[in-house]
Amino acid sequence: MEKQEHTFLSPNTVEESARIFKALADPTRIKILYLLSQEECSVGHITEVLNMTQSAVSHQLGLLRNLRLVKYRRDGNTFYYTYDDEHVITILNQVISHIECK
Amino acid sequence: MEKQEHTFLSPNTVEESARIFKALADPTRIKILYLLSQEECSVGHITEVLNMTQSAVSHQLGLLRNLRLVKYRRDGNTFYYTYDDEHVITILNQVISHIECK
DNA sequence: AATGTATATGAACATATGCTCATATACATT
DNA sequence: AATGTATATGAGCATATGTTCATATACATT
Repeated sequence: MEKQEHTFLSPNTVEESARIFKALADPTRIKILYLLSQEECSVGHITEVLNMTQSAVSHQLGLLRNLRLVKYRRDGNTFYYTYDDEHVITILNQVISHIECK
Repeated sequence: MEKQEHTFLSPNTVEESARIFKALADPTRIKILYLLSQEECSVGHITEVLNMTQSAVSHQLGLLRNLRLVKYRRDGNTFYYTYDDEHVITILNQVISHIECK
């Protein structure tokens, strides 16, 4: 039996992929990103909609910010978040569609 | 400012999405699934290619099996694994392409 | 039957993760 | 300046995760 040729992933590609999937591998972050995929949201609004503590939401937003998946603008005391990675939103929506179409 | 209408995700959709993303949120599993996306592989082959212990690989395969992302056939003492969720492979490849095209 | 081979599995352990609680920060209002 | 408001941040904690080590399992070979 002949050995087939393979493509190998570079370590960097593997790590980067894992980082993206890790970002999406949590119910809270999925809900946040799904909300932001529909409209700009303040932290307070997200907190209300998800029915979570302000701190928990803010920590997750910080994480998404570090990964450059979201960005924000400030208006007085209010911080408005939007998504910042179109491709990740696309992937999220694809997975959601896949599940809902079952 | 008028409130916009939103779509909400059902708890089940959120949980299912998180489960899929969690499955992909680990370098070892990404490498295994990428290998399997190219060809059927025995456990021993995966172990060699990834340069990991047999046990570590087997544990991860068990996890992927539980999630119905891979299946296997037996031939004597050798277990040959293949992927079992086309859609998850598609998602994986999309993320990989996205990263490599940067 | 005894030994060898390939893989699975359970326990243990170190690290990562996601939350809470308390507090800091920065701007707004009085 | 003092107080209020919205958000960020650090410490601590419980749980989840990924690996190793030892061993079990199931089939093959002698």
